[in-house]
Amino acid sequence: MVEQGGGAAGAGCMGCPLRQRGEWCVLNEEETRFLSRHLKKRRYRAGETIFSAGEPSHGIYCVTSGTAAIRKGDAEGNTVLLRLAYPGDTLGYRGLLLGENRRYHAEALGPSKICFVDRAVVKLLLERNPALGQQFLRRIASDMDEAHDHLVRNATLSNRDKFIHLLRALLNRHGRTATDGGRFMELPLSRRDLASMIGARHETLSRIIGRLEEDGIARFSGRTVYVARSHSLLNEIGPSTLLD
Amino acid sequence: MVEQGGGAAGAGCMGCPLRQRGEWCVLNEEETRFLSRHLKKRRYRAGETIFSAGEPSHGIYCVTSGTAAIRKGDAEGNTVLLRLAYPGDTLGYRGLLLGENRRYHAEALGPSKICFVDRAVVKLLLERNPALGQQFLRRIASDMDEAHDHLVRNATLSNRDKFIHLLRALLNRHGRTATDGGRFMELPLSRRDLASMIGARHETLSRIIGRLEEDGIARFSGRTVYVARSHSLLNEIGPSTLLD
DNA sequence: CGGATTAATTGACGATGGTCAAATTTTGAA
DNA sequence: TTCAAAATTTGACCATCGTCAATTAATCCG
Repeated sequence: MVEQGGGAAGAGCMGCPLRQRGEWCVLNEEETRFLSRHLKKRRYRAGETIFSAGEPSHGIYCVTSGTAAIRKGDAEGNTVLLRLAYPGDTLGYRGLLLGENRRYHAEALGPSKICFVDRAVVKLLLERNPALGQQFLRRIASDMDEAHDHLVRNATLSNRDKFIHLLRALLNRHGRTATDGGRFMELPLSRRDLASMIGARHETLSRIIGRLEEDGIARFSGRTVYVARSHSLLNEIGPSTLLD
Repeated sequence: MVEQGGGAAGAGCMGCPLRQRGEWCVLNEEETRFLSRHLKKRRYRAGETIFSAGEPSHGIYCVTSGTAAIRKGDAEGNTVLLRLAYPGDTLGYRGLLLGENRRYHAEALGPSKICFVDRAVVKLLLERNPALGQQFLRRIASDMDEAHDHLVRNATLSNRDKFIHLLRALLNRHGRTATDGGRFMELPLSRRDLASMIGARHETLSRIIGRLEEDGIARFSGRTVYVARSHSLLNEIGPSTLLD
């Protein structure tokens, strides 16, 4: 299950399509080889846990393919899906930087490949290449922005509008253009998870979906969503960031 | 209005009570003197703007005394009070790190003293003392945690419970213990701002406050709040972080 | 001190959201 | 394929929230 080296089979990180993206893009060839030798790549099945709240942070994870979900729970046992992570995204830097235990739960949403980089390796690379630290700073800062945007929307919009926002963000990642010019996608999430992302109950989300269909804005069938181009009036909410 | 050197008059940062707190605590004597020579300390009156969304980020701000409010607006013109900043807190590192324009609006809530550190000075200190970078990382990471906790609560709790949480957080900062063992405080915020922090209209907040009084949980009079010790049953919500 | 402006409260009422329960569909494992 | 478990949808009903409008404080300047 665990193999050494990331990216394309046998080529290690050198051939990894993500070498150009994410924070690692600042590494030179030698550093990349070093990373390549020391990371552990692993496949996850749908629903499999990557790490859980409460456990110590031994390193960071880097999504190579697939989609991961970051969940966070509160004292009362409620659980919220905070965000999704896609290829090129880095997970778990928070616990690593602060030397704290994990506060989130991360799991693969579908079959995924995710690389693990041990704390010691990260530390070494950070010392060797200060630009990497910069990259992480930028990443965290932009994650902050995302979280704050999310906060503002949650405080401001109705559940319906929050869901439309979410749909738009998901369409950006998972959508395809249909032959008739409309857009469709396979939702990567259950209704429950979608509901938790907008802070509503799943029953409420069901009704919101019903209303969207009545209004001719979108059609839902299981996890398939279709949005007519003319009704890409998801623009009724305004511009969006990639994912929120 | 602008004077050189921070902290106690004439002593610069060396005598600043914040030298032990915040990210600057890792600076040695020489570095602190350098910082002291190059920062600009300024007084702000109540309501005065520290920086606004859209303007370029020339440096960071460090609250020496008083309270600052961080606001963020969305496309529709709604405004949300994201958080409060207290002595020892650093403002504006995001824009500085990302080299982007400010995305927030920061203003003094009451008479405050706030130091400004130019981007170049920060850069120099960061190069000279890598531990400072670590400090910033920790700060950002913990701000992230705060934002995420906030997100979970907003998605999970009723407005009433969100407000109780907010009250608790504010009591931690602004509360005093009364002679009878209860706690009271002077709210630093208007009802409108309080409402925006929990994502509700001010009319709704008025009614929540009314209900809290009916239930004997707290008494409000203008900006003064009193919470009987026996009713510090604000514990009905569970533990809290300092401010959220 | 007084008048004007802004903030806060209150009422009425419709819209939205949550809860409980039941029916239906989907999914997963044998 | 078939059955059981889990997810989703729907209905009924009530609580909460937002909106509009009208009052009633507070506050700010001059």
